[in-house]
Amino acid sequence: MEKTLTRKDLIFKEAAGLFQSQGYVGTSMRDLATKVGLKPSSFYSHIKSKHEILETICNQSAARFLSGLEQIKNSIDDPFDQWIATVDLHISIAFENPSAITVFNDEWRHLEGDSLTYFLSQRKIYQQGVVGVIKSAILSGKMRDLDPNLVFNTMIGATRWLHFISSPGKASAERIAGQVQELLLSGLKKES
Amino acid sequence: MEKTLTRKDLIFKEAAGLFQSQGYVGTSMRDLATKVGLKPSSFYSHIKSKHEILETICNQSAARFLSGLEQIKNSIDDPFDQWIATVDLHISIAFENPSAITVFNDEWRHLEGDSLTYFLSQRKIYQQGVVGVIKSAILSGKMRDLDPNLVFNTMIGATRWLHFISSPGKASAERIAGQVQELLLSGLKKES
DNA sequence: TATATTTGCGAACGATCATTCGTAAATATG
DNA sequence: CATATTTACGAATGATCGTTCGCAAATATA
Repeated sequence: MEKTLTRKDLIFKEAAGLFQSQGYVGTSMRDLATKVGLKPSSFYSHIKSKHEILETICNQSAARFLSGLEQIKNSIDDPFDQWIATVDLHISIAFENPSAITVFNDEWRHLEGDSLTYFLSQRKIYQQGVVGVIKSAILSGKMRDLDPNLVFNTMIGATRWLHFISSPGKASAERIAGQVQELLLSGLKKES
Repeated sequence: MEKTLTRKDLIFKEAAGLFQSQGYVGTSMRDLATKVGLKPSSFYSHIKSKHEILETICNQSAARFLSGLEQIKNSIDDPFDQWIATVDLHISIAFENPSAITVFNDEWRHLEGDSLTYFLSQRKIYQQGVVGVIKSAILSGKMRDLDPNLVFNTMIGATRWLHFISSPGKASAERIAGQVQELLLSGLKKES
């Protein structure tokens, strides 16, 4: 048994926060050192490079989305309900892990070589998974017949600003989640 | 009469493209010099600093949104139709000026001091303007009663991925625009 | 043509970047 | 307690950053 948060994990956590507010390139190892309470040179007993930090955070985020989707597929049968749960997944990840969301959305572009290739493959797998859910929901007759990739991207974008909300109370978070779901499901037009 | 594109404008244009793909911090003056066909030191006959480039691009984008909104308010009476036109505004800006969109959405965070203050004030004015449209549309009874700022942010996000589409044909762009509008207006649920 | 202004460039500046290395303190292991 | 391993640090390295400066070429002005 160890401390639940190893120093390595602390580095990743603080880095995610800094990458969110300043961007990967805009965050220096000195910034991170100050945040963690170490000198810059001390990092290299724990990690290999700055790139490794970005890589780890990106992969953790990708895994979070993929495992969430797997769980949805395993526990819910109706494809339209799977879709609703997927939107909820994005909303709750945005609230529970805001900095990782930003890195997952934006900062992965600074990955290079194999890290980039792997991340993009994971991302593609995830998108194809969600698109599969959307296609099934359309076939089931419960979802409007729109381009599945367009639906995917629009949903991603529509839930993408939530992580800006600093720390919503639980009630507030649920109210927001409910309204976003309603907007995506029923649209803005009254009495359609 | 001069050339329609001054060297200064060319610098801003190429910079916007680089800022989009590499980020502001990730783009060096040497990168930009290569793109424009100058040596790094030659920039400073035309511009004051790298910051000035970002500032100019951000302000141009803000002005583009604000003037678009003004025109909508002046030419359309019904608030719900104003809302639809606003969404169209975002979609068409995303297609017509993709790199400026990214800078407007993401890179403004690297502004500093007065530039940042001014940009945020312009952005706030714009948001308040659109929120006003939304409130009126709700009052008119044609729009569902959701939190106006939530509607604003969700729309911003939902149209935020469009600039990734490299160069859609006009037909394709209109098809995409139509589907995004339909999704936002009528939602995903069939027979609501 | 003579002169003034704009534009471009090579070289260099100080600052900051991620990272390495030798070494010392701290900690774990026997 | 003695030894081995992990962790932290100060100093330095080479690279790259935005920017400045003096000077030449190009261009506009007269």
